[in-house]
Amino acid sequence: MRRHDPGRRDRIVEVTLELIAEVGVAGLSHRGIARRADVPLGSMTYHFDGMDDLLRTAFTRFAERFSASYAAHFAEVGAREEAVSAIVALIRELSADAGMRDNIVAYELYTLAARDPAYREITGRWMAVSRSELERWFAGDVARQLDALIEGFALHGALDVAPLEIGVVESAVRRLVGA
Amino acid sequence: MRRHDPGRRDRIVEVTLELIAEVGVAGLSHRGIARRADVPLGSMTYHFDGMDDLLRTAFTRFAERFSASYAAHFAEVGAREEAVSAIVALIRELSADAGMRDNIVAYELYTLAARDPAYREITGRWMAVSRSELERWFAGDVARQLDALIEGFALHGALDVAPLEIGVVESAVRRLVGA
DNA sequence: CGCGGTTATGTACGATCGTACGCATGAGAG
DNA sequence: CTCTCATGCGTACGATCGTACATAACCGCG
Repeated sequence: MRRHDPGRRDRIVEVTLELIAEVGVAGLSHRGIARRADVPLGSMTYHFDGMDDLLRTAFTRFAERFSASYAAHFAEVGAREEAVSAIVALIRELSADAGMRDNIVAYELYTLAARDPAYREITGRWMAVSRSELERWFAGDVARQLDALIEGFALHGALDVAPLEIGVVESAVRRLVGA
Repeated sequence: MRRHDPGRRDRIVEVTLELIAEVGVAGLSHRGIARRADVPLGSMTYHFDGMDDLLRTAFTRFAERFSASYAAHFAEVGAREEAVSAIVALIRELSADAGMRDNIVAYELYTLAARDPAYREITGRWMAVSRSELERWFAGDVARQLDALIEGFALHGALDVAPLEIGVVESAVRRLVGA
């Protein structure tokens, strides 16, 4: 029996995110998470008040991490023209196969948020962050438009069978920013 | 015992879509669907080869229906300027509370599509239809850009806490179509 | 060193699940 | 009307689930 195990709670959250990407919220189980996290089953209900509590915690962490990576992506961007390139590059990354794992988790979150206002708080904060990031270079309205465009292209790039041409993306971004 | 019950298969599919909107794919069960559809449990595995087969059938129907309503929305649109208004109106409807039910089902589908290529076929066909509808007024590239913008605005309108201003939507559409 | 209280865990319970399969049923042929 | 066989259904099985709770392990205080 292992008593001293700091960060056990963290590990549970981390494994939950991994499993969401693999089997979805629908395929989760306390037992499956506990097994993968190498944690006794009893720990699940000890650290979290049921599955919903765990899910909210996990998705909150996911959103925070995603917001941070969003900020990092734009961290070294100086001029406005660089911002345009950064947006195009971001869309390419999001719609690429490598970014699919995060997309999966994000859509699972969207699904929950569409039904439950509690999760909409998470998505709301997330979107506020990405918008305020864009507002470093663009007016509020334009930032909102760009944010929607990024989301739309990322989704269609990931879920459409027709491949996304980067030139089409770039011209859309340029039209919105008015250049 | 009811033997003569044509359309039983259809009713199962319909109830499945209802329940997806209410409890999500995660909350589905053969028993729950059978109860609601007033159908014996045995019918479930008789008409469908397990849950996955049922889900694919249900989401295919959903996508076809949605495509049809998409086409109906643009059916009586004549000139290009009318198309712009129709797009703006569409975004407003999609992000309104009344449209949330369909959004929920759509996001459940996206979630599956992100993980499973079999469902990506459904989303792919769906997106192809909406794009070709837009191509009645706009060039292929612009249609693609508009399609992404519509999706992005609908999603952010539904999942963001900040309300969507219709003026911002309209100006984005106009910028993309170059007017 | 002993001991009380907190922290954490193993286990057992009742419910629910998907699925398989033997059998009832009723329509259509004769 | 009777027989037959494909169609459709009830039921039972094994597995898995979330959760509660008694109890074991540890830590710090006296």
